[in-house]
Amino acid sequence: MQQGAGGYREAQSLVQGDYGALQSNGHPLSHAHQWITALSHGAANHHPGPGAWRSAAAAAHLPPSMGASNGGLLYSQPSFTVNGMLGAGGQPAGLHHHGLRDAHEEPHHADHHPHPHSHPHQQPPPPPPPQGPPGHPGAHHDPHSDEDTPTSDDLEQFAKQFKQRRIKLGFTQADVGLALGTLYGNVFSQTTICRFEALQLSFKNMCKLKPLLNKWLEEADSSSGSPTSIDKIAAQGRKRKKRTSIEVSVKGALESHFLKCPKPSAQEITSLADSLQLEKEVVRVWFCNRRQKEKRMTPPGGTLPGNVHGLPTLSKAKIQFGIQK
DNA sequence: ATGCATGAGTT
DNA sequence: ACTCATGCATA
Repeated sequence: MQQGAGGYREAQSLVQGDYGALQSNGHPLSHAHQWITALSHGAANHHPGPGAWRSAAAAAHLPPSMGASNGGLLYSQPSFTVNGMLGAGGQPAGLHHHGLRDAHEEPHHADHHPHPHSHPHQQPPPPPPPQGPPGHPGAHHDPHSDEDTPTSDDLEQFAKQFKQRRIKLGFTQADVGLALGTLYGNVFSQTTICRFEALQLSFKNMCKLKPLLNKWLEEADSSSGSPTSIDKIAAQGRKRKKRTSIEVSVKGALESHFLKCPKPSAQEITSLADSLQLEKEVVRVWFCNRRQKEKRMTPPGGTLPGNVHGLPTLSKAKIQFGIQK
């Protein structure tokens, strides 16, 4: 952890059925990969949503640009978090500062985009605005209204302010995620809220979440005494593969390959997996995740102390983004 | 806070 | 088979 020692502690105890069919040691060498794959046929999947789910509202009419990837879950987790306290709650304000990674540019796409702008965004080419009605004048804009596509600076600013207020109000990231669910029908995890605050989501994703979080924020401090309803989703059994931890050395190897070729072919993956003693699937997923990481707004705040890279530190969170096909 | 994983939607 | 949004599990 780069900032580990910090004081974050959001009681994320879990009471879950044990999936533990796999060996619990952290050895990537002897996987007994048997994450139950069979169980999602018909019946198993219909969520008997006890009412917690009414993703209708928000999901019904989504922004044209993106489909509601998941209006509701198909599998309910067998676990549920019991956080709720805030003793050490929320993370104390300024304990983190993600540094930035150097300005690495896209290894691929020798040629780049035409736009001369100083805007290094990743927005999709033509109709980026999430809700851009075809052919609207464009002579509008409310500085605060979020019907407009925010700039990365806006997002950065909002995220920061959001976090600060959230903490001040005494909510944990998990609380917010839950509240969003009971309020608007879309529940989010602590992870997502965390990533939002840290700008570790794609630009597009950030834009989508901002309005929601903004609403919550308004509600939150206006009605500072609302009973946060808690709902639990009935557990159902959906097994998840045990997280395989890849050894550092192996990671290094993967990293190297990634630099050479971010998109290895199926066959390359196979041989690579073979030479690294990893399951092919694991390697494939690793690359997917690695690529995704590359597309985030803010690179992980790694190396803080001794900027190991000889590159000049960029201003803030405005980097990269080439085009994506 | 972040690494590996899942799944819907695309290509 | 990939991308994207998301999250469990874990450091």
